[in-house]
Amino acid sequence: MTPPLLRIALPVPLWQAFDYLAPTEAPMPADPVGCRVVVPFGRGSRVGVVVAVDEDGAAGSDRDGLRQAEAWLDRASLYGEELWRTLHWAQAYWVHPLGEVMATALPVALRDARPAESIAARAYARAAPSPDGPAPRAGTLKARVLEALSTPLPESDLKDRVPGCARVLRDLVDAGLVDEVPAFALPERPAIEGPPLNPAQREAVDAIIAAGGRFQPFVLDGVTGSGKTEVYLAAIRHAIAAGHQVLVLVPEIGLTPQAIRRYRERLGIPIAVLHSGLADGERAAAWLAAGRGEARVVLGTRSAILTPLPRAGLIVVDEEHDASYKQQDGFRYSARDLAVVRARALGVPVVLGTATPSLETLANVEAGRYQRLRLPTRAGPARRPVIEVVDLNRRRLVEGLAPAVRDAIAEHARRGEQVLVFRNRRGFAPRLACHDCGWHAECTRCDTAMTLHRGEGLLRCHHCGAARRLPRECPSCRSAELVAEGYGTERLEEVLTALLPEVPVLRVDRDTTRTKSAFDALFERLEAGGPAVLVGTQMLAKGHDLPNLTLAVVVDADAGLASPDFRGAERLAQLLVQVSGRAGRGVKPGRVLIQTRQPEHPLLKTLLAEGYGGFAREALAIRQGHALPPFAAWAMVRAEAREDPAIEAFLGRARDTLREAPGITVQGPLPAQLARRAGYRRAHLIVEAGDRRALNAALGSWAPVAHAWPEARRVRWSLDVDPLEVV
DNA sequence: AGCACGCCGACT
DNA sequence: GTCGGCGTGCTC
Repeated sequence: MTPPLLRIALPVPLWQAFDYLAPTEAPMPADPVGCRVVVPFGRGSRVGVVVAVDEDGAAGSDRDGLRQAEAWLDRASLYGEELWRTLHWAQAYWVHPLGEVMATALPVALRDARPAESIAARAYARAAPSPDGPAPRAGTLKARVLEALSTPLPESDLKDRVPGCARVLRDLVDAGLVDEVPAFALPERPAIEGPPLNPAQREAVDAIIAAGGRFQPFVLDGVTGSGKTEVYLAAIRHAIAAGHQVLVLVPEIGLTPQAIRRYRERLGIPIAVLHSGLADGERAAAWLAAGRGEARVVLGTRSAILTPLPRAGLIVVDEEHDASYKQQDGFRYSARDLAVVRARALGVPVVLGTATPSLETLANVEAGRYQRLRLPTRAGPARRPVIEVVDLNRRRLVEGLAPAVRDAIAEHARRGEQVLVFRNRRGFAPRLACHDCGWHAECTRCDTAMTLHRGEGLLRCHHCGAARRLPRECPSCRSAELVAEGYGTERLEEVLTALLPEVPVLRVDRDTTRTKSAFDALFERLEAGGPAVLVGTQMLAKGHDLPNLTLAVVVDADAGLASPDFRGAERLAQLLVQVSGRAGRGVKPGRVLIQTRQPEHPLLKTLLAEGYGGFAREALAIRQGHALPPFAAWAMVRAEAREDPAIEAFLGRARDTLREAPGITVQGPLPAQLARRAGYRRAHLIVEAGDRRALNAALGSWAPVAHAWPEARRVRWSLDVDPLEVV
């Protein structure tokens, strides 16, 4: 008897599956499709996933020279039927090799030849009854562990609360003071009641509940501070009470300890949190627990959408417009879009929440595919902030700030309130120039100016990470007069410290908050109130609720207004609204000042006069008029190489072949915005189709062929379907 | 992607 | 005379 033949997807960027003879050591699982197997590949071995089985070779397949798979890792598919089907859809939609898609969905620990049974999530609880004996001295690590375990905790939480407790924990377990229990089987705690829902929130919750058991996308369109999370929580409680699983996606920076705590306390059941700080084993344990239906609430960032959910009842995507939902390398999927596809496959409602819906989502609302639920007012006492545009033309700026803006910052801070100063550039100054000859410092490997980091005494390239010492004199004319041009967060911090010596000025950017814990500690301090000026980048724009913050300043709106990307306006409008949403979330009214040299810019005028909704309506009409996404389907073919001719050869051939596909137009090759990065030249094609299916079909049959071209081997190339940035 | 093989420059 | 550069080709 010959062993059955297995078609296996391997985690390699190859547009093909590989055939093997099934292992003979162990019996084949009843349904091997979706099971992991170890196979010899090249001179080593890999873990692949079975995508098809040919029991008796009836297909006339040629078995000569086939190698035999080494071992089964699973007795049943880890993916589950729905996720398996959805991943096939996803590989065809985002046009990526199936083996890599299947591997991306698995948690890292399961991409190796580890049996799933060897992975278990642990939790800890105080032993009951507690053995006699002297209690550990107060303040010791042991005492702190016992104190933290006043309620049972998953291992990862305990380690967050009592850092460095691993050793002590083992001792406590050995001494019988602490019990190890399986996570997700922890006892339920009474859920803490939230504030009563206002009528708009109630109506939204009722609509979501009414859709229970069938597919329906909702857009929860709520101004910042309107209490979207309360709507999620009420809908989630309803779903879990009915015995269903719920998946909640949040943007990368939204998964703070405060946010996690809120879900834990308000739901009263163990939550599987999937974040980047987790150990591989813990992550895999949470993923597997979800796949068995044990973890009832899964909370995580982008990749959490790739979790199996056999008992799903609801999917929530918070801040659906957030760019971090799109993966920017490898398998370039959009977790938000995949959430809708999965909800359809699972037959459950999906809630896309945001104060600033993406134009893609709005187009779906207009087309009647998504149902809009509005939360028009801020919950509680807070009112909309007053937004003013500050014209920088013909004003004498002092250190990058208009006098009126300086005065306002000082006034609010001296009243004991908090001020947010937003500037999307870290470092001291974006340029270092010679006053005498006009030279300025450029990166040797990228087409860009280097940023001055004065505190470190360095010039840094924000694109490739290169750093070099600050020159004392101009390398071109030897003049000693080198001037810092423009303002980054580091410089604004210095300027504002000088302006307000008596008020703490805190900088929040990647340079000051390298660790997540530093960031969280800072926000806990700010939540307590007290005057402060916060200077920072994007990191400051969203999520945090600071009731004593009454003034938000946008230092430079012009960079965003000048964006060459067709999505630039949308991004800037979302950013301005999100930054504005930080101001006036408590009892005191909020004020927002936007500095610009283009106060008459239509985007700003519309945004101020009609709010985000008005802006979005206009922007959507423009997109429609120009047949831009979401009214056309776009993809990009990107390529980079040391030399231009290699890129030209590949993209030229790519353009010529793609143009032959029906319904497809191609622009390019176009040089990338940053035409040289880290020593590589970069360019791309824009592939357009009026019909989404034409695009997928054209790219799907093109990519495997292009992969085999000799031109393709001389470049690094990638496909990006529904790209967020097209420059 | 890895990982071989393979044919030309600066080192013990 | 060798170590090693990365071009080219293959992986059931």
